[in-house]
Amino acid sequence: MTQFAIGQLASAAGVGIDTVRYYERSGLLKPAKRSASGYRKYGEGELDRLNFIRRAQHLGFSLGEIGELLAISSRGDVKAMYQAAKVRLDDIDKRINELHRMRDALANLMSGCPREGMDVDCPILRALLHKEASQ
Amino acid sequence: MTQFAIGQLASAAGVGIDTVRYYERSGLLKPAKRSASGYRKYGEGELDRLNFIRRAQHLGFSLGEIGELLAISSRGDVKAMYQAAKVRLDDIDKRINELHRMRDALANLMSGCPREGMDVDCPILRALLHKEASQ
DNA sequence: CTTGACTCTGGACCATGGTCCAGGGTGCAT
DNA sequence: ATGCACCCTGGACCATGGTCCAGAGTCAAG
Repeated sequence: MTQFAIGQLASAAGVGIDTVRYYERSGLLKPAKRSASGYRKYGEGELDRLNFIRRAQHLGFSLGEIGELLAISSRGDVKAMYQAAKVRLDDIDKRINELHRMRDALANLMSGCPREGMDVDCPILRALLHKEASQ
Repeated sequence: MTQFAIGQLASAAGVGIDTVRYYERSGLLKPAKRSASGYRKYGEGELDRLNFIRRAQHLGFSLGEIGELLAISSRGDVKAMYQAAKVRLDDIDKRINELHRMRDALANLMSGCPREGMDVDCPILRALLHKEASQ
């Protein structure tokens, strides 16, 4: 049975030592076993858990949500898993839509901008300065 | 010449009183004139400035960037304005792309999920638990 | 003249996801 | 036995954009 010190675990998972301790503080990792001198000792299970966390982050889940995902996963609750993914997906869609709104508004203003010359000819400035141009 | 107290200015601009004071602290609004008793006094200029800030936020600019936009605007520097907009647009595009990556990965996993039954059949769980399924 | 609404200040606090620090103890190799 | 890398703790700090608080002063209406 392989045992890791915190630094080995952290570098195996590609995170910082402080991050591992932070996850423990936050309840994402349960308090580690300790050596006689108080050093944290980890096994493969904790590495798996850290990798789970990294992958879930990559899919856009917050650490809070990831805590729930870990519980869901340990129950093998497929339905709850799907629903959590749906919640995340819907939120991502909302954020994409909001960013698209900004993108389009900005691109639209930029397309009419002479890029030099007088400010009255710059739609970006006009939009920021006057209500009628901002919609 | 119309004069506002801070509460009137704030509600005219649709922001909180604390927000106005926060903007002053942050340098977005210059320190207001004061009445004999120390109350802040505002005019139309400050309302315009708050509206400028709100509109720029709506286009995705951070308060830090908005500070620069205000300076650019006061110089009527159309070229700098365009470039600031370009920086913002590129960043928005990056964020949209990242969110799309998440969205597609998540939607892809969800499409193969039975939504009930055993965990080995749920691609979401498999992706989080195992490297080979996470790409 | 009192009451209620408004304003002032400095500072703490919120969420998010860490990151860093000081001051000390431990483990191992030379 | 000494040096160096590693680990421990509690707490402060980062950015972002505010929000809230206590304790005090001010303004206007009745």
